[in-house]
Amino acid sequence: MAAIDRSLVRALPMFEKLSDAELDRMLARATLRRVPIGEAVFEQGQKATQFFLLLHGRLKVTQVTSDGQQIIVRVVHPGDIFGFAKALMRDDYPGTPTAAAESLVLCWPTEVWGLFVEQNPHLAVNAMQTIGQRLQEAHTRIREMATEEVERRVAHAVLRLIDQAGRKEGEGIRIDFPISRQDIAEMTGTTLHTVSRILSAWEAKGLVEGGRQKLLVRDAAGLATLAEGES
Amino acid sequence: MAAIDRSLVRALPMFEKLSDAELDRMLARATLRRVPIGEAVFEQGQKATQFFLLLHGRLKVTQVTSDGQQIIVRVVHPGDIFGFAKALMRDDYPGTPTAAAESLVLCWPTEVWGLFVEQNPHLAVNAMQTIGQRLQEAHTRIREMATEEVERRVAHAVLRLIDQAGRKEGEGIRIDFPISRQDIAEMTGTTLHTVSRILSAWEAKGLVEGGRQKLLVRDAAGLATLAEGES
DNA sequence: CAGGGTCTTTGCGCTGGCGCAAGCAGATTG
DNA sequence: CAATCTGCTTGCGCCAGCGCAAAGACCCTG
Repeated sequence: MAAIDRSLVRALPMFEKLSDAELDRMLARATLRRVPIGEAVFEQGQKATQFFLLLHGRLKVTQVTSDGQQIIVRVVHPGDIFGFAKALMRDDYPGTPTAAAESLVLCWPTEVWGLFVEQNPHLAVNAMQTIGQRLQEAHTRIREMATEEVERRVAHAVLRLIDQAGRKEGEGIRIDFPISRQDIAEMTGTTLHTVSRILSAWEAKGLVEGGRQKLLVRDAAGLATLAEGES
Repeated sequence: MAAIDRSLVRALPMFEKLSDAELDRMLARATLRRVPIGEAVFEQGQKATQFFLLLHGRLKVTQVTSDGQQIIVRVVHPGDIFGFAKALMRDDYPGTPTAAAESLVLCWPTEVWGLFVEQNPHLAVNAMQTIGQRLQEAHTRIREMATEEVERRVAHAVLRLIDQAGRKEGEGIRIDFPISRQDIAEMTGTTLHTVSRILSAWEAKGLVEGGRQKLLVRDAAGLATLAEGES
């Protein structure tokens, strides 16, 4: 794929230790794919034939329960690798990553993983750290869901979002991709109704500013206070 | 440590590919530690100086929130490695593993991890799979907490326990270590009162048989039905 | 075997947040 | 500029599960 932007890849911590030659060898095996909004990179349950790196855009990873309920497991940000189920000894994908914004994805066949890791131990170590961090996040979320009430959970979720995907805008921080009340509900284990009510209350207090699939945080510190429970 | 039982270690999938010489070299760096009931192997927040392998017994890993609430993150079973925070780029331990039953633990200094991995790539791959599985479990648990009501969550937790630590006993399966209602509550994000009520109801239906820090599942299939929501 | 500690059970009242339902507001399309 | 579609807001009633409280039941110790 001639069109792959090397500088984008080069900037990632995951690849910074690779030589130019090694990088080229990796990119030679990759394909580039554009994912329009609403489209899935792959589907939950599908056989894992590739693993991926998000170059640009934003993906929501969802899981569906047997009875049709949906939750958002995590958000994939540019620079994250995802869908490397094979490395974890699964042969199907555990979730569905859907583009929340127009996205650009680098794809490798799963067989390449072994080669990569052999040729460059950094990659394995790095991947392990990545998974380790995700595990941490997951445990944090479990703890929140077990001990905190809805408003605090939503506060935490929003803070995490502006941390991972915030862009300064005027007198606040904007979440830099389209996100609905429904999405936030699926991230915090509640309903869109409750999220809507909470955001309305926050707006009245001047903490945030809402909008259709938009959210601007005006007072991050205030939100943080709320999240820590000193309401 | 002359007392280390090689056959115990040898049986673990984690080490089965190692040669006797390699195994000996690893064991030479290890120390053995007995952990009585109620004692912690290390404390949450402590600097990570060692990583561990549980040879025998059972550990509950807990996390405490800033406001003093406690949850059980997972249960460590014989053969599991734990406390390898350093490998995940943390320098403190994220939780506290406490002995639920008299336990036997193999301890290595963190510096050894790098050596192990270099000398034997299997170990790294294996460790990654382990973390991958834990991540999966964590996501499953998040999904359950977000979408299921308490009774089903408790059912799932109990099924997981008899799967990981079940021992046949007469006409049922016993959870093979002391576990209180409080523990189950901390695993499912509810209160010991609610757990007690649920177990009482199940006992009335003949699904389980309770007792002080004891639980015997009489009808696993029935529980599974309940867990899947076809109540 | 008496006494105290720990774990468990159960009743009761309260409430956070869910479910339903109706109406509203921005975007998008012909 | 209708018409429509999708996402957001809000009111209302209800109930699962929590918190409190008090009373067993089991276990260990002296």
